[in-house]
Amino acid sequence: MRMSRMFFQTLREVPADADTVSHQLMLRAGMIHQIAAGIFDILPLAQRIKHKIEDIIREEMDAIGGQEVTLPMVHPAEIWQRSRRWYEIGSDMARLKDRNGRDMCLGMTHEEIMAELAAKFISSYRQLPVMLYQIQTKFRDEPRPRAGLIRVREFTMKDAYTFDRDEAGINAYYPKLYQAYFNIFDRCGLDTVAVASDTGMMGGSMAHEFMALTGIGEDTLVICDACGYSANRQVAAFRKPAPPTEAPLPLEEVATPHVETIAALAAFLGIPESQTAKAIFQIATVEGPDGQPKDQFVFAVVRGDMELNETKLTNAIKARRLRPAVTEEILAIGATPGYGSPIGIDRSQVLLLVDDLVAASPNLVAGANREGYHLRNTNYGRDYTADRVLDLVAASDGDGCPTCGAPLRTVRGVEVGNIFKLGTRYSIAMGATYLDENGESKPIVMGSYGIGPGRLMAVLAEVLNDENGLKWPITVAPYQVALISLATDKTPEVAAAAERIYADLVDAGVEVIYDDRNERAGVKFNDADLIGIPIRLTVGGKGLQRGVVEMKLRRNGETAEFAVDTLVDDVWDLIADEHERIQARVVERVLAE
RNA sequence: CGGGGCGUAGCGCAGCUUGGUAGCGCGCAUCGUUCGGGUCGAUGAGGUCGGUGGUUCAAAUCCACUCGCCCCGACCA
Repeated sequence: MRMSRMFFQTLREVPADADTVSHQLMLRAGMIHQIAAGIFDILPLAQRIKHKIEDIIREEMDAIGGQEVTLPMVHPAEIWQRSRRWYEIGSDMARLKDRNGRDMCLGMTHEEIMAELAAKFISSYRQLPVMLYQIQTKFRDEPRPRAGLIRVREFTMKDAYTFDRDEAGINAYYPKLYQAYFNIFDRCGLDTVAVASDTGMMGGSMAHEFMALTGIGEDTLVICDACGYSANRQVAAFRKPAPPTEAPLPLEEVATPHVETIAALAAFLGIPESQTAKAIFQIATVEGPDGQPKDQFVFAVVRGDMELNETKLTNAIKARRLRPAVTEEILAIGATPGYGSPIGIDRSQVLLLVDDLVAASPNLVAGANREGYHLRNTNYGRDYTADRVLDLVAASDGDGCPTCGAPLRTVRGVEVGNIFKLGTRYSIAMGATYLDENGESKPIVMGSYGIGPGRLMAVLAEVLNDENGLKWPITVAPYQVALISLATDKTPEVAAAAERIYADLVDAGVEVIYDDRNERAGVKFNDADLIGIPIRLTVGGKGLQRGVVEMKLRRNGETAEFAVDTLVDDVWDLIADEHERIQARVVERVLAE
């Protein structure tokens, strides 16, 4: 590709709207263009990167039996109504009507469509297991797109689905996906960790997220450096500290004017936050006795120094939704915002959940449900009892690892892929069944497995860069080689040599971008660095006099000289070396269950 | 949806407080100059000042409404 013909423009200045490195650099490199919140044009340079990532994904999926398909992006409502997700999913699903007024939606995922397909084509155990996948556009009307391509509304996703006859079947398939996912990320040059995750709106029994560790991540992970335990903070277990042992003291009301936060309370009374209990008021949408959704006031109590884990709470009560209660709702159950506690409230309207550590801790300070007052020495069992006592809090830095007890560490990460054991929810809804050896009809057991190639590209940009620009690994780089001609009007022999070298490289099958523009050397070097081409070749008068072109590796700045006579072979050797380097990252991983 | 910020040329910004027919840098075009890490000079093209309504002799500027974008939170395979 001649740079003079390439559809792109690099920017010196950083567009004001971009505040993550990947967004800034991809804009500056002329790779993407935004046309609405979370909706982007992918320009030629980025398109090539995305294609390479997708090809790696294809190879790995095919290697474990995947068969590629393309499913539609516009779906009839009826299919989504059969799984009930038409009703359960809110505004994230973009809905529309066709010309006949029929309800349709834009596909945000394809479990239903895949299960429908399986229902149509799978009838015997002899056809199982099977895996189908596609690389296709999804639309999710995210409430808040952010960080360039990291979180967008329209995006490409590789979604794969396995169909097995039973749990044992998917238990055998799942580790293959686990390994394939690591292969994909490793081959793209991205470090990831797999963490156990919440199964969320997808339902299912087991799930892993593949996370790239970066400060811009929207997820918090909990990691144990000692034993390797890792989990999304939403589901992370940990060892709670032992509660102090002391005899219960008499309940005592104490005036605490204008002390409405745990921090203020601890400071006011001169006690550690761990000797307080805090009340969190939530409204959960749960299934009522009649099967209809209803709002339930949930009163959660956790120790003052700890944080409520809303995922644990949601899962514990099987809530469909959870939102903070508003002041009127809190007052209506007899509690006082800022001074709340389970003592003295109207229990008939409330589901009271108490963290197990609170229940075991004596003499905690809690609110008096009276403006300006708290209670000293509240004791679970004596002063109040809960509907349920359970683990409700989120793991934090320094908490004990659930497997080995060493201190846990929290880090931020971006989810670049996930794998799910779905179970039979969608196959039952869609009637995807098979006959076993005994002629018995059984639901197919499904798994679903996603990767966002666009997000993966953005995460690579986020992680692999320096002050001069991007640094793509050879496996995904838009071009392997940037050939820079330093010819001027006065050095046509340099131009001729560069042209010849370009032609030779192209003939040899090297992916080369040739900077034939009439620009100064600095402009060309800077653009090559910004775009992040892994291998840079410079053809200049100085080198040519000695019969060499100069090579510089973008990744580490290493330089070498290649003789013009052997250039093509030298370049191929270097490309092979770079691939070898990446391949060396691919290792066998064992799924710890 | 709650909180905050911003909409003026492709990009980055000034002008707005104190209304008077829109400017700078980069980029783009042409010419010359220079040529191994974003040369220098000249000329030029390019703007419904996000939109609508209002106030006024006069609105980028003041007022109201509205749309869009970004950030934090909520939410999220």
